[in-house]
Order: sequence, then structure tokens, then C-alpha cells
Amino acid sequence: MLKVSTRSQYGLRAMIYLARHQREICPLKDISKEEGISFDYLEKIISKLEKTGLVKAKKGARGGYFLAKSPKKIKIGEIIRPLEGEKGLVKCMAGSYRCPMVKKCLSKKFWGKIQNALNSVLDSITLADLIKTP
Amino acid sequence: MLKVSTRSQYGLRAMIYLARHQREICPLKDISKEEGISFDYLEKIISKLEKTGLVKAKKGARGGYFLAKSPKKIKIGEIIRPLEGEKGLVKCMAGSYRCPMVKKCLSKKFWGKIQNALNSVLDSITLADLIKTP
DNA sequence: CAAAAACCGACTGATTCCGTCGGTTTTATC
DNA sequence: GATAAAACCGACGGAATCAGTCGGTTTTTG
Repeated sequence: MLKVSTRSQYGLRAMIYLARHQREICPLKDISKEEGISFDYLEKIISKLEKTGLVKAKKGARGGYFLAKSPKKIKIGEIIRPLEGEKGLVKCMAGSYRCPMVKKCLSKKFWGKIQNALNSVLDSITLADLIKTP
Repeated sequence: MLKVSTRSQYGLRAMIYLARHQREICPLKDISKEEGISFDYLEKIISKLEKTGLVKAKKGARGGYFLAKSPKKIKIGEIIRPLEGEKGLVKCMAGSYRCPMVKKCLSKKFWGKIQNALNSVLDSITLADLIKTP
């Protein structure tokens, strides 16, 4: 339905939170409380972001999460894409799939354009851009 | 999951078909056969496009569908948006919904930007653009 | 009248979303 | 060393949506 899942929305909000608390180690409890997002769900989301290397974790008491690099170097696309799954906007762009109509199909190229446009917008904005209050 | 539904993909292909058969009246059977899309499903899709006024129908024997206006005047966004539902990319942009965090939320503006960018790409391309074979 | 077509609404299996839950491991502090 | 706080992990489940099917109605042509 061309919708951004709450996963991505929550993930972005968590990243914004971390960006505003740079050089601190933020326990998930604080983020979830502050943002009003389910702790358990947010855990799954941030763990994904950790696996892609955007976020680092410190375990144990007084542990928590923190950004792996400066907000200036984090493009929003890097946050959204892993959370949405890298499948691509339409099935016919997913790596494995081979559309039987590909020869005659005029629309594939179109969807590729849309996808590229979307990605470049997402990559033209950094986390730092979002937190600077003008 | 930030995916375009097959509804839209099929809808677009049907519109391309109609554009390539301008001034003909195309029975759904032909479109579905040519494009390899389920007749029954396509019927639901095209009926939606008819309701939005992009396509006109002629009932009865020797009836069928045809474009309501020239392909040059049909923006792809006009095709996709009704098929995807006008809900917006994220819940917090849907007309009725009031997010409790709206005051502090830095991301809403961001999603608005993304949505606008997407819409302008979709509206920058016409059906005519898609069928001219370069 | 018969056939061809659009029109319409109800139903269904599968998938994905959006969480929840219970338990494990790691670490800091007392 | 015990305890508590935190990250980590996998299984489960209700709800929504998707993609499609089906059966029937209405309209028009020949």
C-alpha cells in the first residue's frame, strides 16, 4: 500500500533520540518511555539497526545504545532501507525474481526511476539535518 | 513495507495497454490475456480507475474500456494514488489522525518531504512518456 | 433472444504487521 | 560473589491487508 511501516518510523525516532543524546549511552527503557514506543517492539527494531552497524550497544548494567558514527554521516536512507527490507518497491526488481513479461514490459524502467528518486531523497538528508532546530 | 502493490502495477500496465490502443474500445478480456493478469482482479482495479474518471467504459456486447483523456494529460500519480489509497505514506499524515507526540516530533516534517518528493516524481511523468519507445 | 461485456459484493487463503512474552547472557555495583 | 540492570534471542498471536476467486446482475449489440 506504499506505506512506511511503523518499524521505520519508530526506528527513525529512536535514531533522532540517540542523535540528541550524543556521547551518552542510552538504555532502551529511556528511549521507549520518552518516545512512547513499546519497549519490546523497539528492541527488535534497534537490534536490526545494530546489525547494520548504525548503532552500537553496551551490555549489562549501565549499558545501552549509542550511535556508531556522527549524525552528519548517517543518511536517513541507511536507517529506512534495512528496516523496510531491501526487497525493492516492486516485485520485479527483487534480485531473484524473473518476470515472464520483461521483454514487453514498459513499466519496469518506470518503477526503477521511482525507486531511484526515492532513494536519492532519502540519502540527501542526514540525521544531523533532522535535529538542527531552525 | 514501502512496497507498491500489484494493484498499482497491474493498473499501470492496463493504462499503458489502453494508451497504446487509443481510439479503440478494449474489452477487459483482451487486456487481461495480453498482460497475463487475472481477469477478475483486473476488473476490480480498472473499475476503481473508472470511478476516478481516468477511464471510461462502454457496457454490453462490443463494449470495453478506453482512456477518458489523452495520455499526455494523464500523470502517473493520478493512476497510482487512487489505487494505493490516499492514506499517505505514514499514519501521522492521514487526515483524521492526531499524533499525541506531534509537538516534539521532529520526523513528521521529514515524512512530509518524502511524500511530496514522491508525488512530484509521480506527477512529472505522463502516460504518454511511458509509451514513446525511444 | 442470445451472447458479450461491464458491474457488484461477498468470500477466502496467505502474508505481513505490530507487537507480546519468557527466557538467556553480559556487566556494573554493592 | 550476589544482585540488579541492561542487551540479546526466538517463539507466539491477533489483526489487517493483499491478491484473487466466485456467483450473480445489468446493459448493449447483433
